[in-house]
Amino acid sequence: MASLERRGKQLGIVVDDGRALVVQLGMSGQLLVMHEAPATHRHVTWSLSGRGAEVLVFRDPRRFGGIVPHGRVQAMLDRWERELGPDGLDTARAPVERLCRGARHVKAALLDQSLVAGIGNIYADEALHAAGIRPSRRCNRLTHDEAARVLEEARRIMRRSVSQGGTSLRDHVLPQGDPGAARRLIQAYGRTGLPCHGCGLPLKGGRIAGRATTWCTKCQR
DNA sequence: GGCAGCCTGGTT
DNA sequence: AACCAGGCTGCC
Repeated sequence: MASLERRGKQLGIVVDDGRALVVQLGMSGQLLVMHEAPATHRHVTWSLSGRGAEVLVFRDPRRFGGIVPHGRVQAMLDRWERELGPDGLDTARAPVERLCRGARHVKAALLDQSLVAGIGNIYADEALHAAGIRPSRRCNRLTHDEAARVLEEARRIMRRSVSQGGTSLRDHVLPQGDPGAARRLIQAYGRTGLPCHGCGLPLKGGRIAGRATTWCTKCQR
């Protein structure tokens, strides 16, 4: 194995001969490095040279994930450039202007990987809550400052969460099999009916952009 | 845009 | 037994 590439939720494993594998974890996928491969939902097992008897395993109970081979790294990178927006962790390239365009709900735009890559349902709710913006707000009703703020909050929250090992609710685990610790940072996602940490009022739940959504009707406008 | 569908497993 | 879930694609 030569190197790893990543853009948003796409992970590229580049091997020495220049070919690449794109791993998409989907909703339940796991990449594990272990001495003994897990017994269930094991889809691919690679043996790792120079790491004793350890193996790299792609495990995916729900099978929403997948692996796409590319003959050359550049083909993978070209495709990412075509289909994905700038990575959500990238400050310099935050697509503020683009987020202000169109009549769709801002939450739908945040989940659109071709606009900004890497934001999923949890971080969309968290970023909108932190930025004080209702998920149902139309993009073309956002001020430039609001669009910048929500992208900045998404970046900050994801960065912090990743540094804690990620937001493990059910299936996400780190390569050694341990859950990430960022679940305790959650302010909004999945807290429908529980008090808002900003104002104390119960958070509202609903469906926006086809996804379970939680927000505060007072703190988020 | 929304929404069904892909799959399995956990919860109500 | 029915419903729900962290993602994404493709169809209306």
